Amino acid sequence: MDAFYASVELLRYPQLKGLPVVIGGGRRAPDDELLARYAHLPLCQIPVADFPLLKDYTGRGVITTATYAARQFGVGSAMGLMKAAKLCPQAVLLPVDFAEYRRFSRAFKEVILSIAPVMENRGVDEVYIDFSDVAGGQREGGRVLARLLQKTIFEATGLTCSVGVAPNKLLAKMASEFNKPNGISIVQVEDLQTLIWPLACRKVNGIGPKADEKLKKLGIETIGDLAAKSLPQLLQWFGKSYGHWLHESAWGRDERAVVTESEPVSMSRETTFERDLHAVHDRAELGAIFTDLCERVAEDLQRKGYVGRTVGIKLRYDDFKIATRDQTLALPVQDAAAIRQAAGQCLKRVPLGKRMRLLGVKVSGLISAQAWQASADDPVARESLLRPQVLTSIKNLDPYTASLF
DNA sequence: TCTGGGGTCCTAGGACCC
DNA sequence: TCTGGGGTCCTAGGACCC
Repeated sequence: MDAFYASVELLRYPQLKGLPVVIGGGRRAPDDELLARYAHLPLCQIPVADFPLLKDYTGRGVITTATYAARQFGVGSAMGLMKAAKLCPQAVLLPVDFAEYRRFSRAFKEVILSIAPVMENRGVDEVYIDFSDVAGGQREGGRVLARLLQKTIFEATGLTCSVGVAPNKLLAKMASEFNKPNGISIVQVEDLQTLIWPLACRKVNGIGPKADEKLKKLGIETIGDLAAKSLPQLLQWFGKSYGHWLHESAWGRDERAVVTESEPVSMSRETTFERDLHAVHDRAELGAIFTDLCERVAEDLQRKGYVGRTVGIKLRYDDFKIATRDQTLALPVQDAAAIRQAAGQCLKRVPLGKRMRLLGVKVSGLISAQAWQASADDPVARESLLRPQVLTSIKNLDPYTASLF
């Protein structure tokens, strides 16, 4: 989806169309007051001049999405709002309304499923679709179906999206970036040299800042540079697993299936404080936040129907260093008190001398709450639920080898 | 100008077992 | 006294993605 959060906001506030708008900021939502003041008016009639501006923001938030008009000023996702305010002070700043984005997420995914049922979720605003078996899917190399998807999604939601069509997920993801917003691009195997190899390595989904830096130091700037390196050379530099994967990716090869269903692995809640806190000096405040995080994780588990055996915490200190601790319990838990108890023990094992800026609570080793309760009288079933079952032999292979299965 | 929140997957070492 | 190979599970950290 194109600038997803921002586009959803523009549906509510069409008067902001064409203006630089950024979404972000979190807790200190800047527009509660605005909504209260104009409660008697439809949202679309709130005067543009009254929207909160980026330059008036003080806090620790980051941009989650910027409209294309805002991107002209060099602001973009993950940038701190205080920094963005220097680049584009006049941008309108709207708070994140995740519930609303989820509604639109569900809506556009339903549209897709009604047309092409083999769909893999990749977060709220992105999916992979395998339309090999969709009737008419091959017409004009997929362009006809891509146009149909765009049109139907737009009619149902008012939102635009960009579609990349390719023989695998790796190339489709890159293709989808070629023609944003509201674009379609088709990449075939023959296009590898002309369309893919000139791109920076960073465009490969899976090459992040660290790997990119290392590649640059080795004189590898583009995907073509990478493809020119021998496999043994890449194995030597990057190890067996990542080296293989880099080599395959540079040659446009990717055998991963489109996965239509998956179980969650962990659930967590974390929060960055408005100011750095100290375990001793701000003990009461921290304790309240900690309890709240545990309660929210417990709510999530209960709402989604999971219990979990491993409880962990995460701290981010004022120097941005992260510490985590976790503990695996004999039996899975789901309620806030049990999570708080186990997480509290984790907290005791971590250095608490430094000020911290973030605290998080996580539960992993998830098991379906239903399956767990159903096994109450069956020790054998219960035991097998506690063990991370199935396909361990394949799971333990390196990702490249595993992808061959 | 200090940098969110919610995830997944991988690595590596140590405990422990056969 | 010095030394095998499996294997699983647990823990901590880190890269990466949306």
